[in-house]
Amino acid sequence: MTARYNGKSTFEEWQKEFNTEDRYNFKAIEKKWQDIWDEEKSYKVEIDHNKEKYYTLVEFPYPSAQGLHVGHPRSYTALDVVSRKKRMQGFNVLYPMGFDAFGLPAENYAIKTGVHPAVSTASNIQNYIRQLKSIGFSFDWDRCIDTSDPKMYKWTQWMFLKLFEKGMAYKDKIAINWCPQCKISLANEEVVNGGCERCGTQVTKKTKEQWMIAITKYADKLIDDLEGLDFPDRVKSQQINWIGRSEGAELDFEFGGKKLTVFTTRPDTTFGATFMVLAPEHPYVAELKFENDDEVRAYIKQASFKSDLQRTMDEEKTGVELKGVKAKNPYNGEMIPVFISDYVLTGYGTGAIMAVPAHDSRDYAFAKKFNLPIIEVLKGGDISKEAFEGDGPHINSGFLDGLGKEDGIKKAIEFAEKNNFGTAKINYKLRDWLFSRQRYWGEPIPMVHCDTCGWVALPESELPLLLPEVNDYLPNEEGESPLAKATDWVNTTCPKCHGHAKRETDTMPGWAGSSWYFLRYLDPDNDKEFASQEALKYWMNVDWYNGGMEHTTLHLLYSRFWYKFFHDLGYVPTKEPYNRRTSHGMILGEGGEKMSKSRGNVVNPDDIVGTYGADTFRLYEMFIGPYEQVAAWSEESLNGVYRFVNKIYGLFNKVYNIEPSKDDLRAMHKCIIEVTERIDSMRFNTAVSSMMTYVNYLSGLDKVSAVMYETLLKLISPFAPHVAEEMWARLGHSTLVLKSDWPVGDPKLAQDDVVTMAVQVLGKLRGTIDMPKDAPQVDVEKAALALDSVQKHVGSAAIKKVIVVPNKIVNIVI
RNA sequence: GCGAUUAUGGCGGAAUUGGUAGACGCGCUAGUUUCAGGUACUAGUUGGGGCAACUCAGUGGAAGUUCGAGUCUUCUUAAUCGCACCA
Repeated sequence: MTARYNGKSTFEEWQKEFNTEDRYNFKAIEKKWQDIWDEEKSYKVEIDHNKEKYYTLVEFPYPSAQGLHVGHPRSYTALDVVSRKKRMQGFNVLYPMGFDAFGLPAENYAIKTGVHPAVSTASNIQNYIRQLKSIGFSFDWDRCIDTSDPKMYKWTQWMFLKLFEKGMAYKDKIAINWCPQCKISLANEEVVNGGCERCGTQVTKKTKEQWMIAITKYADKLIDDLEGLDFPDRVKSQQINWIGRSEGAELDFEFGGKKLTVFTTRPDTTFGATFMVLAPEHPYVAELKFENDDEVRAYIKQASFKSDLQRTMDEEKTGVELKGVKAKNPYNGEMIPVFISDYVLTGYGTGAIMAVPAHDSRDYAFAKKFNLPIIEVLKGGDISKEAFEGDGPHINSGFLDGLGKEDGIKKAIEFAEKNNFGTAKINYKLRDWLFSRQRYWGEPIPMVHCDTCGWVALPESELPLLLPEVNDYLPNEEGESPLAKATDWVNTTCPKCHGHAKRETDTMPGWAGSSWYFLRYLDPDNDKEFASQEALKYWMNVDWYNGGMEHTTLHLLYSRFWYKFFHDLGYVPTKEPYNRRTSHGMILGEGGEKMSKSRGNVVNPDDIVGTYGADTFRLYEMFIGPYEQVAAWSEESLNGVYRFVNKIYGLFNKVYNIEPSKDDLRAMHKCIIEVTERIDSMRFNTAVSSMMTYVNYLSGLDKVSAVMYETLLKLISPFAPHVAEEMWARLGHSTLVLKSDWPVGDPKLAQDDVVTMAVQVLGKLRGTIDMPKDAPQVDVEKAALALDSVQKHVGSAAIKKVIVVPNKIVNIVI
């Protein structure tokens, strides 16, 4: 920290010594300041009750072998800017970083090469840290976490035990994708057009007992508590739609001597039900015999190859009638045919529907295809053309005739309840969370199965339950996780009865660690608790959480749920973890195509930092476009930002210890106000524009007042911290610019004395007038009418009205 | 299919949220510096017409509300993202 100031007492004196031929050497500058920040631990943060805290959080990355993508630094830079500004404004800022280290690619790499995932993950993490440091982010590296570290996953396992203890974790039979060739369970992502990604074999389903988490119990809270959170509307509505709360009724039909229950949001339309549809997997289909059994079984097999997504997307409806058995409509006693079709899913409702083709478009399409009757029971549409899903008076509906939709629903449910064949019911699209993976590289689930006691939780004292070593990472013939091969590890004693027991061999999904990682940052070395109550009380909530839109319905929802559960148990202080959520747009390749290895258009941050420097890279990431929208990478535009940084560097040679003029101050305060506002409202691209305008102004001056330049350095320091720090030091400061105060803009000094007002005739621009600010309306009107161009267009017409918007516009209506 | 988002010059985008459309940057054109390339600097740059003053058109498309619409309303088209075992 020496050699910053060469001992001269004034700028002028010192400047004479400064070599004006000096070129902007970002490599030396950036290395120098990164070393200083590292040595001084400039970003280390501790609980400090004398300061207001601010917790900024970005989604931690999965440490892939490819290293950082230029998409990552977009959000990291944005919140780095926010964090740095907040620090300068006096906040105690926590801005941490860690690694979501468990995951499929490391495991697949291990299957191929035999390299232990822990080994490849560790080297990937080192590479990420190197890259992140080279960009100059202000993370507190002392709080770096890694979800695959036993010190961390001990607490993930502990949390699972809490979920189990409270009945929130349970076992259920769920189908998985299974490749009969590779004998491995596949993620949806690994299924390409119904085939296995590795070998192309047709993927089948295999049913397994798996751990589920009862997130649906929190469905209502997850919807209701969104209110009041500072989340973008699109995030809120996506979560609400994902949870898909719908009010309706469950109704019992009679079918082959059994009670067939359906869920419907429109019980009022039951008189229009002309057939029923079961999901092919519906248990009754397997239990009953049909006249066309062969046809039915063949259809079920065919449907098993399709994913739910494919099934809902197929426009052409398919299905088979279950011949020989009909269903009885409880409202009118009519016997109607029953079909199976893959547009009905087992996962939602009861896996069976009553079809009202006149008033549901999917049922309509099905009825048209199979030539089934369509009975109109609500007036208002034209059912010869399409299904009518709106509201209107009921017809052909017995006791519901004449009622509208809402009253009809109420009456229909009343009737069903009175006659004991149905009840009001709220249904959710949200399904319980499938928490088991037949994989190696995840947190072991700390449960053992005992023949006498059933599923028994490990005692807390045995945590962390470490991942055992295995020889290969493939599942066994039965599709069990590779852990099943570690027989020494699997065979154990029951913690309850001390008899023989076997460990659970499934592991947790990647979502487990990421559901609570933001709490671990608060107290990363704690081995008694996942985080101390003191740390939780001081740091929570996260004030600003940024992450991708693609996480809205999974990670963001899971972690809100997880946090709420632990709030109900009293472990965390608030009911919601995140105060504010924002989402960055994706960065596409040059020309607007997605960056991918196969297209060869992936931009490596290392190359950009190496060629232009971290400051240019950071500024460009912010300048590339509106933060929440997608943006295409452009090396040409990057060049413009590089010029901008060079200009800032070059301006130093014009700095003198002089008083700023009134115009100078106006430009300066305008810039302060704009940059401050635009950082807060995430308009980083226009914040950079403001500074460019300011720099252009300064470049036009012969001499630049030191105050003007210092202010520029402060404003730019969150964006381009290295060059800001360097020039700040060259000005003679012996403290860091990052420890200086954020400037405060004075709106009065930023104001113009003279405003240019537009003059319109009938809404068309005909000229402008320069008026003193806040000139009286009469003066403005007079000046406007005096314009030749205005007179020309007004002519002899009578003036009806003159609209004056102060300091902005005059519109003459004739 | 369901849900969400976006659309403005040659390109990325801006517009004080209903008030001068095109800030800022890229690119391009001309000029200066340079042996030359690059850099740097100066001027210009939405399209049509005009020497010019000026004028007409213009924010994916169609209609509407308003003194005034990129912004509000209705309809429509196209593109992008997510859809539960990638994280």
